[in-house]
Amino acid sequence: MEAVPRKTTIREVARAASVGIGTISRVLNSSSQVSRETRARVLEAIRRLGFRPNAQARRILKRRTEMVCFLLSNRDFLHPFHARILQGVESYATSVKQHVLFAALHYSPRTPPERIDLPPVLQEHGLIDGLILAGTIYPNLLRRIESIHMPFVAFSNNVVGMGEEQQYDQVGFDDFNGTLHATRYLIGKGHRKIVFAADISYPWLEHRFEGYREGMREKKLKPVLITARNSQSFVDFGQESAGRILSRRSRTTAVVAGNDEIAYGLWRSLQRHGTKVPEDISLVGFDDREEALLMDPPLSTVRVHKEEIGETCMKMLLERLHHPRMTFSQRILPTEFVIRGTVRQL
Amino acid sequence: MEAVPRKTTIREVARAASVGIGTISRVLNSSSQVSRETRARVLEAIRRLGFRPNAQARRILKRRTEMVCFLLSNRDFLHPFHARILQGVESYATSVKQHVLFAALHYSPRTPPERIDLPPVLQEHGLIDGLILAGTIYPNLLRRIESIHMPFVAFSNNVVGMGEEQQYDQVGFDDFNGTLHATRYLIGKGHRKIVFAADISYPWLEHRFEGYREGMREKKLKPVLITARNSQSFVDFGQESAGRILSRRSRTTAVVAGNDEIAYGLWRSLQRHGTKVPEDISLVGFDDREEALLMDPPLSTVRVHKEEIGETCMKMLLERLHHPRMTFSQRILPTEFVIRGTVRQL
DNA sequence: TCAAGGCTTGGAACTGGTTCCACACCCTAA
DNA sequence: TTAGGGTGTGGAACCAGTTCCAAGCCTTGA
Repeated sequence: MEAVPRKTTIREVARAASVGIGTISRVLNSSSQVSRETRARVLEAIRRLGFRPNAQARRILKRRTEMVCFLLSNRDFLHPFHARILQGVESYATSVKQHVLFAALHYSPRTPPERIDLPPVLQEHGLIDGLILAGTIYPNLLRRIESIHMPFVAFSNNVVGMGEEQQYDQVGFDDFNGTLHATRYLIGKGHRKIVFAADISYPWLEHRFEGYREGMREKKLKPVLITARNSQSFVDFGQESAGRILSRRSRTTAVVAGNDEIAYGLWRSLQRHGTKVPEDISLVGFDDREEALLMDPPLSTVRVHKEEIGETCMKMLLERLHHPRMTFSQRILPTEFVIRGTVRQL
Repeated sequence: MEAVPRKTTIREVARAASVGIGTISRVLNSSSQVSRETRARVLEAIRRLGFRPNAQARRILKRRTEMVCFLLSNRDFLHPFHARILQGVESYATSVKQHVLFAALHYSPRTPPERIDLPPVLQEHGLIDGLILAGTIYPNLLRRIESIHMPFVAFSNNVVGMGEEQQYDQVGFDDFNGTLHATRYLIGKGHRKIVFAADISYPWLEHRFEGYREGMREKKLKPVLITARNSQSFVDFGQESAGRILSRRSRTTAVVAGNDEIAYGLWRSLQRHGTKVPEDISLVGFDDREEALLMDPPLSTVRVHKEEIGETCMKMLLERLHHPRMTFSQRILPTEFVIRGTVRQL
């Protein structure tokens, strides 16, 4: 590869401004005081020569790269949900002069930690200061990251199968209170026969179920969980559960779907059965994905502030970098129930 | 910020293996020959000390950072379409040991080039080798990038208002042949009254319209363009155009939508009018977005290979970096018509 | 036996910044 | 007049690699 042409260096600027190299460095870092005239002379020389300091050289001495990596694991594609988290990370990072590297990783939950093949970014030394983990996170990946001593923050509603003791920083949103509020809202609208549709073997869907259950318990109502077998996708799951809901003996008046995709599948399948939303049955989702607005009427759902999650991840990572010995913490961001058109007053 | 603890250096490894520092470097770069025994001894020392070379130091001398930036411009959020391009870039980049920085930029087409405020990644020297531009690209941004002498490749179906002379590398997909094939397919299925729905003030939608027009001309059929005023979004546009299509005197049997979002809006609105797809009217889209599969029946559409676009961008950028004086080129990737359920044989 | 040439190897010099020590200068107080 | 402190400045040393030249060793051929 042809090398990039040599650029102006600090020494050439020093010569041009008739000062020492140290002075140039001081001007660049606007640190310790430099006399007004000297500073002006240096700045003029910098401008004239079109000098821009070499970022790499600075990093060696500073032992800080001002770069972090956003690592997306076990996702076939960059889902809009995670894409927005990435954007939140990027936008906050830029505002504090940090750069964001994007990397993806596929691994099995059963691979022993030391055998997980990390992307090149994490294999080099001194390329990044820290890491933001998103996607599906299994304990073996956490172990692996710990083994290379890379500071990290996990976006963790998707951390699967971790015990109590928290050995890392995490950011998440409030699954439990999200469905709790949604359920209270439905009850407030006069609904009593409310079911919850999701496969709760996913831990985050289980948390949502717990929120729903709590909401029902508060009013002494009976919680009902609807599940479907063999569904290919969440949309599929929703479609299958529609039949189960319609065939129940006592008529269901509202459904809390585990997420917006399930809600979408449910809606489409109900429509095909001639059951109207919200006239015949009310429906709420979770996540506030783009699809929620594509539905007709638009879906009432629990909004998750994705950009804010990204921003919070980045903030926590910077705190960790500033204070390596700080105790680990977990930040749970609140959700918001957005009222649109799929819930009817009974 | 606390500095990262000092790591093992090449000199310590040299001491441990009782060789010179040059030898360590040679082993690391597996370049010029080192005797089998020496190499083994060095590798053993590296393993024992857990040495990983500092990426930054290497980059100063190499004058290459092995990093590129994926710059998304003027998008409120990282749309699944661009997210997949990013993934294509990342996955190819990783396979050739390059890293990808993600950055976003918002600017107005009317800002003079020199006033465009580039993200920090582009302001530093020696941080990245090159740039992949995606999003909406206006000439002023191209001028601005040229002014900092940063090699770049543009993903260019979205380049707005550029003249003939091509002063940069670009990758795009074949809008024209995409709709041409879709139109031929419809005609092959016996359709004659086919309309095209889109706002062709967008250059890429105009290209698609041209492809449709060519397909109609081949069979001496009359092309008809359907547009809607004041639509907020493409989905909206589709919804509004449904009415216009249904109120035409001669009955339309098929619609080529400018993109999948228009097709989605169209489908939903037709459904509400009691018009069934494909029984009453056939429909094809363009882009093959996720929504296409959410429709019922799933949408027949023109697939754009998004990951491949990303991969091609990365490949072209690397070629440009290897051969800075190479003449600029444009690569147009073919599209593919995917047959699903929204077209009926007449 | 000795020169020539190839293969290894050591390490000085270098990259382009930052850091820090020494020193010059000026002002003030003893 | 001199000691003492603060400010401003130059540049050597440094960071952690790469590059390259010189030199040592071995083999081969005359």
